[in-house]
Amino acid sequence: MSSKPTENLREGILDVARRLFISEGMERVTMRRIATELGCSATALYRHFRDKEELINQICHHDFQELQADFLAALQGGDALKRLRALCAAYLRFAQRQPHHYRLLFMTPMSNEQAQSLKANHSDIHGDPSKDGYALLAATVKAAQEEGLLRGDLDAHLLAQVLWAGLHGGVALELDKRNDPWLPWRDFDQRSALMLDTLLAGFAIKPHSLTPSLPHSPGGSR
Amino acid sequence: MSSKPTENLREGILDVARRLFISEGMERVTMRRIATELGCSATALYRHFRDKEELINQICHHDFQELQADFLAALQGGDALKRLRALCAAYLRFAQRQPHHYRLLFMTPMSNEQAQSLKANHSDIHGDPSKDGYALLAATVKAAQEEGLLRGDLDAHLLAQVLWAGLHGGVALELDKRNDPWLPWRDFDQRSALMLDTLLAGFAIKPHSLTPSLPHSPGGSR
DNA sequence: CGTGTCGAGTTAACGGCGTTAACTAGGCTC
DNA sequence: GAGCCTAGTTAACGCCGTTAACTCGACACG
Repeated sequence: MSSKPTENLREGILDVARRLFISEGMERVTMRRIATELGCSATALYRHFRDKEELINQICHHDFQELQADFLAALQGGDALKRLRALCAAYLRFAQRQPHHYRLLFMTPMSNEQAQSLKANHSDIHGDPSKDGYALLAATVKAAQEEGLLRGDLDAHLLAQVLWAGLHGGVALELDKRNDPWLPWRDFDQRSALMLDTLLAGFAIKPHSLTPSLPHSPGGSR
Repeated sequence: MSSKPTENLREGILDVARRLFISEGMERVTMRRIATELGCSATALYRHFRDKEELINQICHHDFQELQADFLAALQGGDALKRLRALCAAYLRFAQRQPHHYRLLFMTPMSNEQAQSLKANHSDIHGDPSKDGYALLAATVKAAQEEGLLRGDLDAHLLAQVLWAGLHGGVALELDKRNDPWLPWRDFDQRSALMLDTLLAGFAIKPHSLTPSLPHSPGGSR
């Protein structure tokens, strides 16, 4: 009944659920709908996932790894500061292109048990910069410090977290308040570029090494 | 049946709903529960509010004005840059003390129609720095520019929005990912202080006018 | 070859949600 | 006193995530 003969229902569920989550947002997609789209009963999903939250988390985990490929691809060449900029730009690009997907990955709180089991089940990935996005960010910050491009007197994790928070804040306000006519929003790219430039300049050894990575003019970033 | 004799049910609903929203988070509080707590039937709520979203928005609107009093009280004295810092500090203090309330006010997307009617019904408040939190932020930024304390070559709204985004990003990650053991979080106060210092220093005329408001040293800030 | 187990699916149903429909009691005007 | 509006009621609808109880086919083993 579905497009593929459902050799493995589990994969089918993941694919359909991901597609719906990305295009409509996680909370608007019901288990029953996923099942209907697949041509099976709703309860069949519970043979493969304990509940909706586990399904969501499995998708998140998978997609974090896909996103990681994006990040690694953006990181080719340049000094550590250039790579850090490229990493941030890739992050912002993802947010802009896949808002619902961004929300799913970065704005969905996990229950404590889910978070703990996720960490426990993937201790091989956790902390490995080639597989763990946050570890990649922290490692790039650290590399920039060691190359003398960022202040070495501050903890790399602290810098990484503030940088991430800056980017995330711009994205989160965009996603939640974009359509609020109360607020006179400036262009998202412009805000993101100023945020990135300001934070990196502030973290740099010499406060004048500001080189904009994203055009302040409209038109996107490729 | 309730604590107060419900002279005006509408006010009772708002009070009970606010209390529950703040202590447990908006999505965990049901209309039925609010009604039970009040000693009336669930459908009575719909005499006073079109739906749950309108109830939420009325509470938000009211509480934005209470928060505004906090902001104004924090702004006594000092130059515009000091007042800007104090405003940001008050914002962060609110986030830290009332996480569910912060989520309600700043992380709850409004439907388009709700947002539009809210703006239309309160055109007297909108844009008035003494009543509108965002307007207060923007006006303080602008004052700092006019006092020669922040770069005047950038749009005040752009600066205000990037500043807000920086603060919000730190708070949002804290609220959503605080308990995620995957991430080696540094202290919230430390992150917030570095964010604030870096952004304000970057927005300042001379890049060296950084005067930390909170200690950067490890170990937290109290 | 029969049989028994087991896994992957089914249908039916539960409890809870936001919300609506239909009704009712009380107070107001004329 | 008649009619009407207001603020409440009870009952119910249609959804949701999820569970219980079942069916049915594949496969192991005597």
